[in-house]
Amino acid sequence: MDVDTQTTTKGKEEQVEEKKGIMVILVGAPGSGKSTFCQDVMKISNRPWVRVCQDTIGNGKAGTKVQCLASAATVLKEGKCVFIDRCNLEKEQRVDFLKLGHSHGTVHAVVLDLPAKLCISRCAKRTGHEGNLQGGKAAMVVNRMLQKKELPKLTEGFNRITFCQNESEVQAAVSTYGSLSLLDSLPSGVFGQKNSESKVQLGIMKFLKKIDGPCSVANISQVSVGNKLPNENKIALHGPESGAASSGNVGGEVKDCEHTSSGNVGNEVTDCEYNLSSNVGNEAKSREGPLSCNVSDGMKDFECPLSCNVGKEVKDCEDIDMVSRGDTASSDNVPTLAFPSISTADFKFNLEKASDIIVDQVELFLQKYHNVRLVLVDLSHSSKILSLVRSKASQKKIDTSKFSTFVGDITRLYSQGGLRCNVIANAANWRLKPGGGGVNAAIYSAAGKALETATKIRAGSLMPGKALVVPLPSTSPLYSSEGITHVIHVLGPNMNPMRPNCLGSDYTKGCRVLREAYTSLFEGFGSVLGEQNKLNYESNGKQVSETKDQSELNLMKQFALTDQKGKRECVNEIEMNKKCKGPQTENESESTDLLDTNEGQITKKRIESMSKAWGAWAQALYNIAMHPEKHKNDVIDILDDVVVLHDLYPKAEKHLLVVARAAGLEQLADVRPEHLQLLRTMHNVGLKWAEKFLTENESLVFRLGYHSAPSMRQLHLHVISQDFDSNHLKNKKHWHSFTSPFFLDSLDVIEEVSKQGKATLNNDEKYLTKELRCHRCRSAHPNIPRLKSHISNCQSPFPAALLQNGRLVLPPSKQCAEKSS
DNA sequence: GTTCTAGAAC
DNA sequence: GTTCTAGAAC
Repeated sequence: MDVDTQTTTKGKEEQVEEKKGIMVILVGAPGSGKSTFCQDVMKISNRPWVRVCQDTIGNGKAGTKVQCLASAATVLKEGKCVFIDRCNLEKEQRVDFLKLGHSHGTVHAVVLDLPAKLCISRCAKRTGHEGNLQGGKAAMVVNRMLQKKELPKLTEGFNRITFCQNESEVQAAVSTYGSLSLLDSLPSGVFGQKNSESKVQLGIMKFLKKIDGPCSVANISQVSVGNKLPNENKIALHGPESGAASSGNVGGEVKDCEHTSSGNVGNEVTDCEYNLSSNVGNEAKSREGPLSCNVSDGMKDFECPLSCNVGKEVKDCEDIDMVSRGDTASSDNVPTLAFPSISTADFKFNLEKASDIIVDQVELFLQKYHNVRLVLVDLSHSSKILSLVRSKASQKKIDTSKFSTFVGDITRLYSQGGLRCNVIANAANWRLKPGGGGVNAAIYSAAGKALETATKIRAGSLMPGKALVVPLPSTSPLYSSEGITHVIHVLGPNMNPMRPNCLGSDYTKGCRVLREAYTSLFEGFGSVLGEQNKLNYESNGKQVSETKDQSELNLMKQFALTDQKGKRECVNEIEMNKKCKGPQTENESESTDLLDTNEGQITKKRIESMSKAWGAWAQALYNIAMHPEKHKNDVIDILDDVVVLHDLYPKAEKHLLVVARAAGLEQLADVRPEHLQLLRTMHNVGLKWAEKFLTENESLVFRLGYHSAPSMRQLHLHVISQDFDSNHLKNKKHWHSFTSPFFLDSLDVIEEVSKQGKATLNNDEKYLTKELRCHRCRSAHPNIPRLKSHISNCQSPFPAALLQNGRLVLPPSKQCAEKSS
């Protein structure tokens, strides 16, 4: 099966690899041209290539990742080269193929990183495509998939990565692979990645940092050789052939390196960064007008590209991407809230005052959040409020890529105006009912019954100044055709005597309430940003195999998850919400069937599941905390605010739980400054017990802390000895949940809550799946038994970070010794 | 959270 | 063949 074991006639540099088969993993959104790429190469190549396509692998129908792996393995064993034709946009989706590829030869990535618009347009035109992603849903799915895109890096194990960002680059790559004869090989390294990539990455990273996205911490541990990763790296440092197995020992931590090397690409790459229209070839539509608009300070001229006309000229101005104005990330990927002016229509709020408030609140919000977009929408070109706001925003020099105005129908922003928004605000009435007129009627009408039902289960009414976030069920047309994931109802003050609850001319109160309304609205948007990101990881972490359709299903699944987590999305609780927060009975049953998108059933589940779908097994602590007197055999101490008990499955010689008794405080994510005293009490109680144990056994060392994402309902503090000598510690997750950043030290949590208002959670799955390392000496071990064997003897001092800020509780006799060692 | 178990890894 | 992991079910 070894095909290319002979020395080739190529230069020395190129003899580095390709001794066996090549696996080329295509990376790209639906419509990026993966299948075409494979077919084009296969047409002209002398080399035996086989395309493994997940969309057709199941007897012509969509199959599974496992099937693809099996098929690819067969191909490679036969000494042929293989294309993996599936989206592979996320690192996790690539990892198994990398492993397989390396066991038979070398692995390349060809990244078809074409503009989202082009991919969507191709998908939309498809009929009967293998991936069945044609028509209207294409835009939504492609955009969502691209939001999760993680460009491949050499550190994942690729020997060679080729980035193609336009058609000519794709053709060059076709030619490169197509002309590869049986004995040829290709040099290792990263090719075609423009310098702009680093800019884009920076922008994205800045955004992700804000909401804890897939930044590269996980990659750090995988870079296991060499402390320097020079930009000019040409040789694959990281593949298994170089001995960089992920479980290898790492001497020092190596910072993740963005491979910006552009390498030799063979084809010429014109620098066309930030100019999407130059890349789309035939697909590009006329973009005259908005793109060339000047953004000047004058009110009249301040027609930013977003405020393009809709209607007749829609086609010409769709997709006026903000990248054209120098944004660091594609606007396709920027979370966007579109909102109408609140209270200025029916409620007759003074426009001058309202515009001041809008601009102030927008400015405040944008100081807190980066890489987000706010768009004020009105139907009319002659809208006074839009022009006032534009003018004032301009005076304040608010970045027009982050805040702009838009003339159009808020329910058709994407389909008519080409403006992608994932969240829209509704100027609701206090009963949260459809009807009336204006924006409220339009949104309820466009969103269908689904919005009404979804709203009803969250709240029955809304106070002026408040907002209510409602995840939009996937059954809603606004979701499927416009890509709207959430509607935020907001109610402003009424200054119209013809309407209920008129404030008359009390603009002191009116302004206060209107400010509150925008604050609530933007906070609601902020909560959606955080929640969506969290859900992404939850969904990603469990992906095993997926077809393109399954990807879409996953998006729906995220929705269902969002729905279930409705509680934390309600910015201001009212009526039903209060019910949601109430304690559950001990017998209640909860469903975790997230894929059932039947509206009626979701409604029922939402009510049942409240904030999170805690399984029946996860209720034990909650039940004990609510009724400790009924569990006297389990608890070892009952105080006013906490109960103390031994962990039923201790992961160390001593392992206690200090459980909060407050109803509704389910986990650390719920903790806010008002809980600070409780946190201190929990810490002090835990500390007291640790010290008690230390007097009995001086060899112990304790750590007190919380799990970022606990499995058991009800806030609880772990007090755990650091020997981890327990038969109940059985798997990787057990280990990492106490030794990785997933475990948050109690004192750190207290400090964060007091300074930032809440704790920063490290609840990414990546913390629980990393390689196994000793918590003292940091040595790596292949499996749990070997790790446990090691830690039973390891006497190394604890890492310095643990010795600071009281994170470790040591017997008095050891305190100085540990710190000095 | 655990238990059970198929199948991967050794 | 045995050990170990990881996913499903509870």
